Amino acid sequence: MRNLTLKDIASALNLSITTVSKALKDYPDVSPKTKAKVKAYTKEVNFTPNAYAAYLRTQESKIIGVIIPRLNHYFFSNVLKGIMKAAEEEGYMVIILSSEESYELEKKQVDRLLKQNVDGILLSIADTTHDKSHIDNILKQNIPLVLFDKYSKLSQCSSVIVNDQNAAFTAVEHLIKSGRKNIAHFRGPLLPQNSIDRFLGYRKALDKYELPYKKEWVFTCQDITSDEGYAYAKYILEKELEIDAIFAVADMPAIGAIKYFNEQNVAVPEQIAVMGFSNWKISGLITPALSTVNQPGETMGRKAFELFYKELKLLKKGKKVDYQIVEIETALIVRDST
Amino acid sequence: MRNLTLKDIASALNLSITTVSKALKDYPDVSPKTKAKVKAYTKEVNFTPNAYAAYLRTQESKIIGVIIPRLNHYFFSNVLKGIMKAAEEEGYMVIILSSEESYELEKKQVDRLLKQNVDGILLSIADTTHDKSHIDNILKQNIPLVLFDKYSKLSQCSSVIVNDQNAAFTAVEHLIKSGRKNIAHFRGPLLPQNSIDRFLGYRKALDKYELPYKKEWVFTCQDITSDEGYAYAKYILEKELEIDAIFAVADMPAIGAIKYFNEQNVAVPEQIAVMGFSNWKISGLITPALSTVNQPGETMGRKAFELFYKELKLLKKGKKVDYQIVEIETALIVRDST
DNA sequence: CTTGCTATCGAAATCGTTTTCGATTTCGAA
DNA sequence: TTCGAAATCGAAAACGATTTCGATAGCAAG
Repeated sequence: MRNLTLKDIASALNLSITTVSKALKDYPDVSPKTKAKVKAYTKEVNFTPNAYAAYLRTQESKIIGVIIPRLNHYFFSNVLKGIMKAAEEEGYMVIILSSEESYELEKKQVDRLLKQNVDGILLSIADTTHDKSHIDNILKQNIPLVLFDKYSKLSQCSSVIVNDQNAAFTAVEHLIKSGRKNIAHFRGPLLPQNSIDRFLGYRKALDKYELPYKKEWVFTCQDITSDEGYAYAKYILEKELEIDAIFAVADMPAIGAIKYFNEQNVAVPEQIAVMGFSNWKISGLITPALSTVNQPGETMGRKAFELFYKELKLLKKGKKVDYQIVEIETALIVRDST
Repeated sequence: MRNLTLKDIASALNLSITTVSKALKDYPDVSPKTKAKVKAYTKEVNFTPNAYAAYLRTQESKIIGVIIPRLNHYFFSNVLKGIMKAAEEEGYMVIILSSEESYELEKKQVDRLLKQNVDGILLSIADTTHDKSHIDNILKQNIPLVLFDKYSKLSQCSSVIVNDQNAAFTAVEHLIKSGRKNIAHFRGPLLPQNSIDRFLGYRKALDKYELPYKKEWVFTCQDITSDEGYAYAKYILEKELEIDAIFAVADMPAIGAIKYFNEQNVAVPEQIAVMGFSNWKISGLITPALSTVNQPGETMGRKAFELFYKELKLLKKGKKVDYQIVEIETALIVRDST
C-alpha cells in the first residue's frame, strides 16, 4: 500500500500536478471552483504532500531540534512539554537529543541536527560546555537558535531564561523575614551560570539585611544530588554549626538534607528551615513539604519555540533578525519547611 | 552558506556524482583507490548526503516516531532515554509526541507520524484508548510497530512489557512474609491492562497464603495521584479499618498515604506498611523510604527499539516478520516502608 | 591482432514536490 | 467580429540523492 502522491490526485481529478499543488497552497491563479474540488478530494482521501519531497524545493523541513542536558529530569520534561505543544500548533515536529551534560556529546548532537537540516535548534547547554564554537556554527549557517535555561552570556543569540539572582534573593529574603539569621547555602558547581547567579542572590540578600557572610557556611554540591544534601546536613549537625536555615541551589540537595534531619529528629522548620529551588513535583510530597522557587518550565519551553518561530519568519522575509533575551517570572512557593 | 552536495564533492575530485555516491556506500564497482580518496575528502569537509533527498529514492527516513501518554513522567522519561540511546547507535533520529492520555490525540499523533513517513512507530497506548483502528492503520501500511508498557492484547504486533501480575504478586507476598495479614490495595482504574494485572497479582497472593479478600479494602485511584492516596489513608484511619499494610498500584498513591500517616504520627511500617510500584526517583527520598517494584524503563525502551530494528531489517529483505512479546524483568526493592 | 572478460566509471532516470514561465481560454470592449 | 487583458491551467526545470544500465579501458587468452 503506497502513499498517495500529487500525481494520483491529479489523474483522479483530470488536472495537472501543477494545478493540484497550487490549489492546495491557495495560489491566486487557480479558480475557486477547482480549488474547492481539489480540497474536497484531498480531504476525502486524507492526502498531504510528501514532506521530504517538499523539503527538496523549499528547504524547509518543518522539524526543529531540541538538545537538553538530561532526559529524565522533571524540569526539562516540562520545558519539552511546552516546546512540543507550541510546535504542534504550528505544524512542527520536534527531534529531541540529549547531551548527558557532556560537551563532546553536545557538539555531536548539534552536528547531527545540522545534518538533518532542521529549521531551528533549541538548546540548553551542558554544564561542562566551555567552548562555543559549535554554537557559532549554527549561527553561521543562519539557522535560528534559541538557548533556554542554561545559556551562554557570550553568544549572540536569543535566550529564554529565569532571573536566578532575583529569585534566589527573594527566597533568602523570605528566610530572613521569617526570623532566620544564620543561613547556610548549598551551592552548585562553578560552571553553569545559574548556580553562580543563585549564589550571588544569596549574598545580596545577606548584604541587604546586614547579615554576616561566612565562607564556611557555603557548601558546594558538585552533582546537585540528594546524597550531597544529606551529607552536608550530617556535617552541619555533627560539627554543631549554629545554622538555622539552609538555602539550596536546587530541590534535590534540600530534600536530601530534610531526609537526614527527619532521621535525626531535627524539627524542620522549627530548628532549621530548608528552602529549595525549582519546584520539582516531589517537593510538595515530602514531609515537611518543601518551600521552593517555582521555575515554570512549560512556559519557558513555549516561549523558546515562539522566539524561534519569530526569527524563522523574519529570516524567510529576508529581514534582519536581532536576538532578544526573555526573562520568565519565577514565584516563591512557601510550604512547610520554612 | 549552503550545505555541500554530492555535486560539489564530485567536481572537487574530478569524479562523477555517481562514483562519489557509490564510493560512500561501498559499492563493489568502484576501485579501492578512489573509495579512499572520496572518503578522505568527505571526512575532511564533513560531508554527509542530504537525508531528505536520499529518502526520495530509498523511502527510508531514518527517523522513528514515539508516542507516550505523558511527557513529564519519570518512568516514560526513562523509557525515552533507552529508546534514544539505542536509536542513536544505529543512526536514527527520534520524533516524540504525546497523547496526553487522550484517545483522540493519540489517533491524530499516529496520523502525523504516518504522514511524516517515519520508518517505525513505538507506542505506549493511552489509558482512554478503546479502539485500535489507528493501530491497524499502521500495520496495514507495513510500518514496524512496537507497543511498550501499555499495550493492547488484541493487536497483532510486537510488544515489550512487564509481567505486572507476577510483580504485584511478589510485592504482596513480601508483605505477607513480613507478617502482614490485613492488606489493602490502592488499585488503578479499569482501563489500562496494567492496573488490572496488578490487582490480579494482589488477589493471587492473598489466595495462595489463604488470606481473606475483602472488597471494601480495595480502593480505586482513578488518576493515580498522591492526593488520592492521601485521601484513602485518611479514610482508613478515620473508619478505623484494621489494615496493617497497603499495596498501591503505583508510587504516587503510596507516597500520598505515607504523607498522611506522617502527619498523623502513624508509624510506617510499624503500624502500617506501605508498598508502591514503579520505583520513581522520589520514592527513595521520602521518609521512610518507600519499598516498591522497580520497572526498568531504560531497558524497556532499548528493547523496544531493538524489536523495531529487527522487524525493519526483515521487512527490507522481504522476509516475513512475525511479532513477538518481550517481558522485562522487574525487581522488588525493599526499603524502609515495609 | 582479435576476442572476451573484468574492473571501473558515468549518463540518465527516478523519487514527489514546488515554482517559473509560457500557453491557452475567457470575455468584455471596441 | 476582432482584439487584448485577465483568468486559468500545465510543461518542465529544479531540489539532491540513488541505482540501473551502458560505456570504456585494461588485460589475458586464443
